[in-house]
Amino acid sequence: MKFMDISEVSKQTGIASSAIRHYEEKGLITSVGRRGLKRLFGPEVLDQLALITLGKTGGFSLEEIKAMFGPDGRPALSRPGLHQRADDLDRQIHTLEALRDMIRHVADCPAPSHMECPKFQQLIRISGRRKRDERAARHAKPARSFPARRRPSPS
Amino acid sequence: MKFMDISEVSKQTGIASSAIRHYEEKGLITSVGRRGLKRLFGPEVLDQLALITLGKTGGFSLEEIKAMFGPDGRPALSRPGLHQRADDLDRQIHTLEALRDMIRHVADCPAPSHMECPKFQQLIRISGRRKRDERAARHAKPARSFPARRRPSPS
DNA sequence: TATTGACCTCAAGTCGACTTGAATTTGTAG
DNA sequence: CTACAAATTCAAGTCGACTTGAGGTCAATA
Repeated sequence: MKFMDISEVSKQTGIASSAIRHYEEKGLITSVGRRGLKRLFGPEVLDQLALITLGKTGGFSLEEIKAMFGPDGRPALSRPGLHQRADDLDRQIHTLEALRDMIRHVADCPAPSHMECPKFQQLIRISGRRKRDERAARHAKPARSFPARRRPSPS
Repeated sequence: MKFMDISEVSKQTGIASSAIRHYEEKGLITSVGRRGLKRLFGPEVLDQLALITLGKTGGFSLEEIKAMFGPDGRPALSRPGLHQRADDLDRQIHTLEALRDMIRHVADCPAPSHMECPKFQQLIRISGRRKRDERAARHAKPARSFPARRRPSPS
């Protein structure tokens, strides 16, 4: 049993069949052939789907993910382009760390309103600073749109 | 000049006026009053908007953000609920670190297809492991939907 | 051989977060 | 006082990523 049908892939990955078809349509994955009408997938599709899921967690669109690691294994993005993405992620990671700290603070701080707490104010300032640095550093960037990220509904 | 009109807020934050109105409609912020028809905002709205932006970066929906730190300053979420959110963020951060490492690897690895590179394979395995742990740890979680996150278009 | 159930295609619908456009209402500069 | 730029409301539209539904196909089992 080297090849899997779509339901098997779905079971292994937790991704809905309709989504898997969608990814194929968009060129992020490829099926190795058909048995009758039914798609057959090789085992490599599992890694590819893991990669897609990962990319979506990072907030990348399917297009962007395809450009970074499409099914052909050849990134359509230049080396600097990829490093750029990695740098974006680094910044995003720092932002999330700040957010996490703020949430924990809100959970633990006894102040009646967190907005009145000096520590919280300070956390906001920090994240604000970071944001301004970004703007300054990137200086008139071309306005990439940054689409949806969802957690897969376990339907 | 203690109060700002919507365009001033928009300028300070980089958030479109229409979005600011949208946030008010959804109850994430409040204007302090009107001059004629025009909304007037106090300075605190800037921090609130920073918080909203931050939350969106974390992939939280407006509803979720409102529950964590609404304009009233009182989280509608229980303490464990908030820690839960923070834990989610921690996991997400680790995932993003893995993704960042993979992207950097793709950028630098000379292998013809990254899928053939053992190091890359290994990175996927790691992220896969992480994911499985999550599933195991949380055991039939109630399927939160996880809406859009966008980078603000500099319109 | 006849059913059956999994899979197929294609069009249309959904969801969140906004944006856009049309018609209307100002505060303020000239 | 009038004109105008800037806000306002409300309805409708957009975008990405899927999901859903109707109607059709086919390999394998009874």
